[in-house]
Amino acid sequence: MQEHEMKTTFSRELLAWYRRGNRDLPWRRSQDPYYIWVSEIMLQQTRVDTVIPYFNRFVERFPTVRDLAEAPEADVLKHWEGLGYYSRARNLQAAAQEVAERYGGKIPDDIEAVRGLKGVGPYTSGAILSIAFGRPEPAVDGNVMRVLSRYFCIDDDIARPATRPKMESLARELIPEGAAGDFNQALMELGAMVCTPRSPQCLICPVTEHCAGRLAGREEELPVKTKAKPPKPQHRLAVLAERADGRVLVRQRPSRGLLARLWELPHVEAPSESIWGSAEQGPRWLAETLALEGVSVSPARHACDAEHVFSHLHWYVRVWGADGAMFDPELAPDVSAALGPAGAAALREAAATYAAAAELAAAAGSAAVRPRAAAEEAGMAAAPARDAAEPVPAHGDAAASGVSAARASTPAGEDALPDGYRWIDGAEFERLAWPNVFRKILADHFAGRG
DNA sequence: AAAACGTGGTT
DNA sequence: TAACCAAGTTT
Repeated sequence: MQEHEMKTTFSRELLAWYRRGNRDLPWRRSQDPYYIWVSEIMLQQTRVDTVIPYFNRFVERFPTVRDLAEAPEADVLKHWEGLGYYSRARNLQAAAQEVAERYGGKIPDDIEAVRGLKGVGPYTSGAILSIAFGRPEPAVDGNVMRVLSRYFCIDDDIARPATRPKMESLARELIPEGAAGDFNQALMELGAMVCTPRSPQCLICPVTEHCAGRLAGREEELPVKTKAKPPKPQHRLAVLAERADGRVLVRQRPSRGLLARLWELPHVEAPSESIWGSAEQGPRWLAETLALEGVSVSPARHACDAEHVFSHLHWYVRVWGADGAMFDPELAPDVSAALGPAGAAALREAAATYAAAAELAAAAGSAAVRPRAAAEEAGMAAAPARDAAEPVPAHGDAAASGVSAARASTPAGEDALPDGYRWIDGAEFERLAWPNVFRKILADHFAGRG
């Protein structure tokens, strides 16, 4: 069979299969480009079944581009809570604002303009253009690369970025005249329902007859894909500080990086697993490190442990209970102001180095763990780098500038807290957006208190 | 090119 | 059970 015939046969049979019957999905009931767009962003690295309820809630609350553009960011994040990859939500809203301002609230029928929107890459632009506007653009995702690898028996490693352009060229050639949207969805539908990663259902596959991978007996070993690195373990110490009135001390994460702008319990990374696990050194490290941010707490009792796996990190979280907490600028001299975000990064580095010494000291039964000393050493050596990706003391915009106005002007006490910190009750807990790991811990806490 | 970036389902 | 993986994008 000629190559050209192989391709046209594949496209014709796959499209016919899709049109004979496909899944009834919420975003397939509309032709509104905005709905297509929202669904495609949610579907990035996320299963259809997970997305459906989020999509329905989201478009009910934000029915148009303008509704999304004008909404408070916290509201958008709350509707994304639990879906993961939260930069998608913030990029989507930023892009909605751009569409509202530059394109009069209408998603442009223009590949360059769509591709230029935040959060829209080669896959998503192709999906929007083909599904919403019928443009003959490829939409190559993991499903498509798997299907094409098998059908055309392609050995290229689909984990390599260089493979994508090749797949896009091939996918572009396959698009049947006037049927780009359906064909692209057919390719993905086949990958999701039939040509699955493991145990592909070749017996019910509409294009099994000329599938080169199957004919070569290689359907199980294709596509070639290098394995991802396992998540890096991190040991973290959190404090569950509770006031007499039942409110709990929480804080908002920085604007960038992991779980940006979500809420969490105050916590720090332990410099070593053994310090993390030590009933003496763990709470001490926690208290002294939080003191660098001006938060004075006394972790008194082991509350619970939690484990959470991200794509690239494996968190082991030990939660310590405490009674109340104070903001004490004297406790946190100007260490954080003087160090700034760069110092925060340096502090982490110093802490890691310091850990080795601390381990030896602990083994020798002497010397306490002292983050303050590590911080001051770091401060001496710290170069004025611009941003600290992950917080130790870098919280909120004031902290990002290196000096906290609140820290400088607010008197010490229970009502005054560093930027980004807040005392919340069960009702406020429900209104804020949390990453899963802390949502579970706090849900248990507030449920347990009745 | 490679790492960062979440969560839940499947085998 | 521990990998593996999902309608990827950004840096």
